[in-house]
Amino acid sequence: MPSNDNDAFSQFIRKLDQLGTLNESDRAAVRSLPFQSQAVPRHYLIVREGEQATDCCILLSGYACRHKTTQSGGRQIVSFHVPGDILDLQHLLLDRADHSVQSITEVRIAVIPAAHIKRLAETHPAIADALWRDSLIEASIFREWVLNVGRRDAKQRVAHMLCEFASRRENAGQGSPERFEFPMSQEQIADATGLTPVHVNRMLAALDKDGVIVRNNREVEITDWTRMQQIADFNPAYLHAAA
Amino acid sequence: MPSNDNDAFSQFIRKLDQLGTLNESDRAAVRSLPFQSQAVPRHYLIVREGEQATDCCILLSGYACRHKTTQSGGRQIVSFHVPGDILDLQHLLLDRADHSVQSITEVRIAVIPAAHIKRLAETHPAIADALWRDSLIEASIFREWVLNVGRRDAKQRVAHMLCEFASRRENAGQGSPERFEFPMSQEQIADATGLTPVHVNRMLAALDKDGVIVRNNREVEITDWTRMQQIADFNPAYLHAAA
DNA sequence: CGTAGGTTTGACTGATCTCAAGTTTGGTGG
DNA sequence: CCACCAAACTTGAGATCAGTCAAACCTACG
Repeated sequence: MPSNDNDAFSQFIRKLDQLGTLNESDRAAVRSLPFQSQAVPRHYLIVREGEQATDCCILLSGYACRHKTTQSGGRQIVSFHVPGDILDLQHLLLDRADHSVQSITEVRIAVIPAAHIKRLAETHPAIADALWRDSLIEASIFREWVLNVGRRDAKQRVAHMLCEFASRRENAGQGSPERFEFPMSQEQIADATGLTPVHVNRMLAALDKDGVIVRNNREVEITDWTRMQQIADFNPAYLHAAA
Repeated sequence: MPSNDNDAFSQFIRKLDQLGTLNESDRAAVRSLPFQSQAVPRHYLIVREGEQATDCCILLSGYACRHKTTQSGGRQIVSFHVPGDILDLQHLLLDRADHSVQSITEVRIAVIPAAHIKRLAETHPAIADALWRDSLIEASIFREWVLNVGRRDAKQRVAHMLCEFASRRENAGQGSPERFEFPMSQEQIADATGLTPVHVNRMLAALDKDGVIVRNNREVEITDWTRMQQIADFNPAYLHAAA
């Protein structure tokens, strides 16, 4: 496997380090995990809802999301993911995937048998702690999404999503939250916010007109981060990021 | 403390037993946890958003919920809880509460210092597993709520909520899912589904007219469980309940 | 260039909200 | 046992935010 995969794997260690206090032996144990690196094209279904899954994936590069669908075909994205994120930690302890995981962009993932991560957690309490903490933070983000979709109006929802994306990107060391390539189509934003693509388009235009963002194809610049957070009702406390 | 608290505590052990495989020593360790039993009136705030929390609460009897609010005062209930549930496992590993916990009915809780539960988990891997599994199931429920609020129409949302309540009640050994006392006011249902109380009222009336439920004050009878599940688009897989 | 996927815009529709007025229920005190 | 009160529930009419449908316009890419 190419050396830059190991570099990328260090993204994961970086994240664990943010989540708890690892010592050198912990880090070494993570580094020695057997894994298979895999390149995945955009829009590819990595995990299918209902499947029995025995692997865990770590996102090395690119962006991914998880989604669920209603009987009538409505699609709801329930979270998006940045490099370093574990895409399906839940397969450590739950049998069947209750949702699908899909790449947004081209993506590089490390596939690790769940059993290995489980053993790692059993032998390294600090890692177990970090992983558990990660599950709890994820849950907190889901709660915020319930609030976002349930009680904010369309403009706020879209703005909130942009704020979260900008923040999490930054926390993952992917650069400034004020100017970045936004990888999702307006249809995907719609699926994440419980809106229609047409209305998302209008809300983006409204934010643009408000002077808080400037769009250039898929590049977004947040020109007034303070006002943007106000409009979005965004308070990053729920991300429980290291200070 | 009255003896029925210990009985009620066994509700929690029952739940852990459903979540994993405990041996007698595990159970004994749980039973010997120091805890303070507390009676709480209805509508009481047990945990306040933003607070630093060092205790975990277990719900012994009655119903509770968690909620978040927007800047503009919109309130969103993000989950409800049945006896045996741990109300704030997250305080084991996260500093500040990102949401509030409130009793719905009169409630009896066991308050346990988080540190004790943490130590219990460290010394009893089976319990750590069960607790972690519980966190993951909670996260799955949040994902379903995002879908519910984001992509289902008003009637489906209300129906789905009733189905989940009925199922979780039953899983917690609180009796038949086909006829039960429903503890939430229509305003609380509204806050859980992202609707207004007025519209919840109309949707309940519609479900009644459809012949799938019969209401009698706060008592609900689901007269056609199969059709109710269809209307609600309810598939209990996401609850990851023991078969 | 031609095509496909994505974005933008306009006109119309409709589900849900808002406001406001009753009605029922349950608890409390006389 | 009844009268009263607050809280919760119900119903109606009108307003509005977001959805639908449909067409036109970009942009990247083969």
